Amino acid sequence: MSEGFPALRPNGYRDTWCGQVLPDRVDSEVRVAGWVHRRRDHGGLVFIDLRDRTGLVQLVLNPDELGEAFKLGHELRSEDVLSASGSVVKRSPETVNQDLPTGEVEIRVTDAELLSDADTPPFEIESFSGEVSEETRLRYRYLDLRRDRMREAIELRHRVAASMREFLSGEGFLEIETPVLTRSTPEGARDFLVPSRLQRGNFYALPQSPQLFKQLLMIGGFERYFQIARCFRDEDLRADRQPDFTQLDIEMSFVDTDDVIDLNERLLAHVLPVCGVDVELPMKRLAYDEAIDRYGSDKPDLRFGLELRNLTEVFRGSEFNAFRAAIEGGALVRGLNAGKREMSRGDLDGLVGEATELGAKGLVWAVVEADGWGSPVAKFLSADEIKAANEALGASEGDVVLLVADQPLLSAEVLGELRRRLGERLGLIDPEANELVWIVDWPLLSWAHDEERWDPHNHPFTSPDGPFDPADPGATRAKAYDVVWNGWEIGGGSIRISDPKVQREVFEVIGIDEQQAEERFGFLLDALRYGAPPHGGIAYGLDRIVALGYGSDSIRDVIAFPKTASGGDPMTGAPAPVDERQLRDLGISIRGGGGKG
RNA sequence: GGGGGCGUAGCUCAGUUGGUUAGAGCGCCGGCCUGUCACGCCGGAGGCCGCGGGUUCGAGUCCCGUCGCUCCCGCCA
Repeated sequence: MSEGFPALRPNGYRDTWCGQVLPDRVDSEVRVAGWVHRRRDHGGLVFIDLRDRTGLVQLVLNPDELGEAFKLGHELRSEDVLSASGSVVKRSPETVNQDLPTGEVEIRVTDAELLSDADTPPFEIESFSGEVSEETRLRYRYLDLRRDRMREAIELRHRVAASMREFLSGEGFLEIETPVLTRSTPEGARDFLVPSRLQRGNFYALPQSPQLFKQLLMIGGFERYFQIARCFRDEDLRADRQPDFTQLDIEMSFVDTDDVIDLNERLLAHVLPVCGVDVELPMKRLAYDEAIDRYGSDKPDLRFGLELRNLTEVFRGSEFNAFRAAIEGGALVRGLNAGKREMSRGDLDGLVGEATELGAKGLVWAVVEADGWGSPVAKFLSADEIKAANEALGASEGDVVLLVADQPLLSAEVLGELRRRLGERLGLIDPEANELVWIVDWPLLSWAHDEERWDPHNHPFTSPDGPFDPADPGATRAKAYDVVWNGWEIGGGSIRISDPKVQREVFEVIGIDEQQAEERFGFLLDALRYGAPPHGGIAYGLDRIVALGYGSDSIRDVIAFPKTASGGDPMTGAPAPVDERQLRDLGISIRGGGGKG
């Protein structure tokens, strides 16, 4: 671990990393510095585990060597900062610590200086009596970061980012920064706004992504751009969502879908081994429609089966009114075979509750028996239907099957979410497994039911695949692609529209009229007229990649200073009220008091 | 905005049917200890039971409200 660290320039604090005090240093004099990790005070002899970023080394403080200075040994406490020098000696065989890389040696201290006297920390840095609550960890994040688990996560994050830069630089990409104070970008999320003092009443928006700027960089002739970019979205948080987060943003010119995919497969094959994950090339590809039909998700976890089946034809015209009527109303009946499971009536009814919470009108469960189904609705179903359903689901006696009849997308998504949960609960996921897949052939537009209009499925600069037919917008596919890793969307991108005529058509269909388009994206439409190369790219969620690579459930574990679920930082107290005067300068007044007291 | 879980010592938690003085482990403080390494032994301190209100003779425990953390839905690629 410590071999990767450069030799230190000796100074008054130290000349050697703690982790480098290995047997090859025996008989040499060293000076080390770090934090008092643990103290074992034997009265006449004090042992200190001294910790720096490279690891631990044992110091031995002996009155025979130290004389008057020995009393420091009794006064040292956890997390005091210490500089100590002495000779490296081999430990006698019975005192070797096998658990420590430096455990064969120790430093006989001849001189020690307390550099900083630490208060008792609010929690033990490496605790053996339970996990410290995340709120406490975040309030004292600088202490939390001293823990192995956090330090390793941040180190991994660095190595992942470094390997991205290394690969892309080698492929001729330039890292170019784009503004953080900019104007609203149309990614669909709510913007963070920054009021302008110089132009009172106007606002900057923080970028949700560098989307427009990277397209302009292509028009600017850079051809290959990337950036590890901070992005901002003012939406509710999740374990995998923070209001500010980091993307690896990539864009390239004179390319089509397969060019971008090829480059990115090689990128992933270069980067993921840093996390101990090997990528098999070429990666799998799954069309969006197939992902929905088979997994009920546009980010399917392929580490386990439990695939969905379409049973609509089995139940068309069924005596079972709930199915027949639904099908007549355009619904699909989808099913999944959960296999032979020990599930109680309560478990099964619980699934019904989950399905309705997810928005389905209901869920039919059945346990396959020799002569039919054990199910609350069995009496409404014919033997032929049950037989055909069993066949379609590959179900045999003892299997638990789940069926949902609902609108095509909803029935898939509800069953897909149940599939995901069952995969987790039933332990069907090999924790060592990794499944990467491209999701391709996305719809260009999707129908927003509540607003009764077409919305871009991705963003409005995504290129249609083939001629765009304004008369049948729903049928048009997009040149878009997502990368999904173990059920997490880690990246997504598209070929962009480089023809201003097509761009205007798309704006029109999604209800952005000429004037609005001019107002919001006029600069892009202008730029497209001055010789825009065909271009496209992708953006990855760096936080998600590192979290997955590190085996964390939450991206907070791989961000040095993350926000809590309510968007606050318990350490700094952000967000916080501001001075009346700051508001006055900005011409802003707060209605109804505001603040949090 | 909605739903679930949690909130008791510095940390992690226990606390029975509402009943006397709220406990444990770790940490902390003091003492002893020259081969420990999650050191050991002896002693000790430490509590607004998140906050506010209510029910009750009596509330950590029940009820209402509120705040914080967390997971999920909505939202968000």
